[in-house]
Amino acid sequence: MLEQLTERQRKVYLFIRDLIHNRGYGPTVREIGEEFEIASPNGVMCHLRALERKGLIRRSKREARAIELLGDTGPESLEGLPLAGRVAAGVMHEAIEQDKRIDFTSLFQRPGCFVLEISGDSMIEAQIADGDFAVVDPNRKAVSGDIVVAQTEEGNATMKYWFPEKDHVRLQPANSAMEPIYVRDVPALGVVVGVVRRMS
Amino acid sequence: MLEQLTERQRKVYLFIRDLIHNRGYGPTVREIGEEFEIASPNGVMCHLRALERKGLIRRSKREARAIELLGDTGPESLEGLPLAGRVAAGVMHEAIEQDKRIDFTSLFQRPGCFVLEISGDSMIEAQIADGDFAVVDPNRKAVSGDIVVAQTEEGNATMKYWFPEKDHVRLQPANSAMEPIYVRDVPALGVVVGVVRRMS
DNA sequence: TATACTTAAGAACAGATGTGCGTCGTCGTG
DNA sequence: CACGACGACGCACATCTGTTCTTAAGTATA
Repeated sequence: MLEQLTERQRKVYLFIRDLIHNRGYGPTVREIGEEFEIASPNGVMCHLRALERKGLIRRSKREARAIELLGDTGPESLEGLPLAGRVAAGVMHEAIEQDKRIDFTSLFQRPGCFVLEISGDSMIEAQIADGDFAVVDPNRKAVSGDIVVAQTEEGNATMKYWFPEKDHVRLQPANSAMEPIYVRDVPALGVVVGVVRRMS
Repeated sequence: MLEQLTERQRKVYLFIRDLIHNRGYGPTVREIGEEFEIASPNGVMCHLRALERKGLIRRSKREARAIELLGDTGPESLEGLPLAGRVAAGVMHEAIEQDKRIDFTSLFQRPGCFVLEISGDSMIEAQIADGDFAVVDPNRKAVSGDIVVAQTEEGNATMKYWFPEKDHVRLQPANSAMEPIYVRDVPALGVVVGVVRRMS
């Protein structure tokens, strides 16, 4: 996107984008000129025309600051948390560094996904505890062994392991003190694709 | 934030915000007037003054479209996932609805926080499994019973329960097959404030 | 009933702003 | 060398835009 620009044009573009993102509104022609020490408004116009021609911005005629950024989804560089490495639950590995980042929201952002809060301990042996949040993907076909949210024949929903067998489905809790439920013709409401726990 | 506004002011504010987010630049005074059929620029000025006084926007004097939204981190209305209710790991509760949303990223966005990937099973009885991501807050003082990331005397880091005792600290694994470690004068590198698991 | 606030009209003004014209220098290409 | 691009100056103009002043109706509050 920026490759086809000259160095000068690139800097102008970045200046405009920075202002729009961080100040909330774009610069005027003369404001750009001031930043780059271009004394004539027309000198700036020249760059704006180039940026518009190359498809990076769109402008409305004769309107102040009417610069639209094209193909720009926003200041997303700050999203996420730094992923600092691996820690052994036995022994440590690397030191804390790396500049990878992980964004939990986009990690689970598939269309249709929703979140359920877990209540109860029936999935405790699958490391899903009371109070956890489960991310459920309803558009995903359950395969044997998945953890799903399913509806029982009484109309209740429940979270269980999903084991299709002969002519029914075994909904197996991850708790050896509990018994499985057997259902027929009950599609899974969704497959659990993530678990989030907040402690504090 | 919007409660203290009159109906009219709220609509004006939403119009401005919508333009900034979706068009990329805000409206002029007369543009707002046109939208709301206010013939006089001063009718609009009145609303802008109210919005500024109530702390929703900031304006630069005598500059076109120079409207800054305050307390607005961007078009975040789409962020997060719908929080659809509670599901009993035994029995279900409510139906799937509600329009609350939960944003995992901002849930853990405290300054300094970072993420570690768990390796090993020493915290398995605390429902923290191999491959999970742990969110660690280094700016938080550990209290007895917290799960922390700490450094052993060999210089390794490890995730354990934190139990201060007499003249040392007991780092207790959540795995009955493992033995605690005892350390002295070792501050916790951080307290585990969240766990995120991705399954799929 | 008096007071304050919100909303708005209308007119007028100063300054900000986009735009177009002509000119100029530099650089790389053919 | 000529040519076209990029980058920029200076000037002028029309209009856009924010602002202020005065007036006033409607509504809520005390």
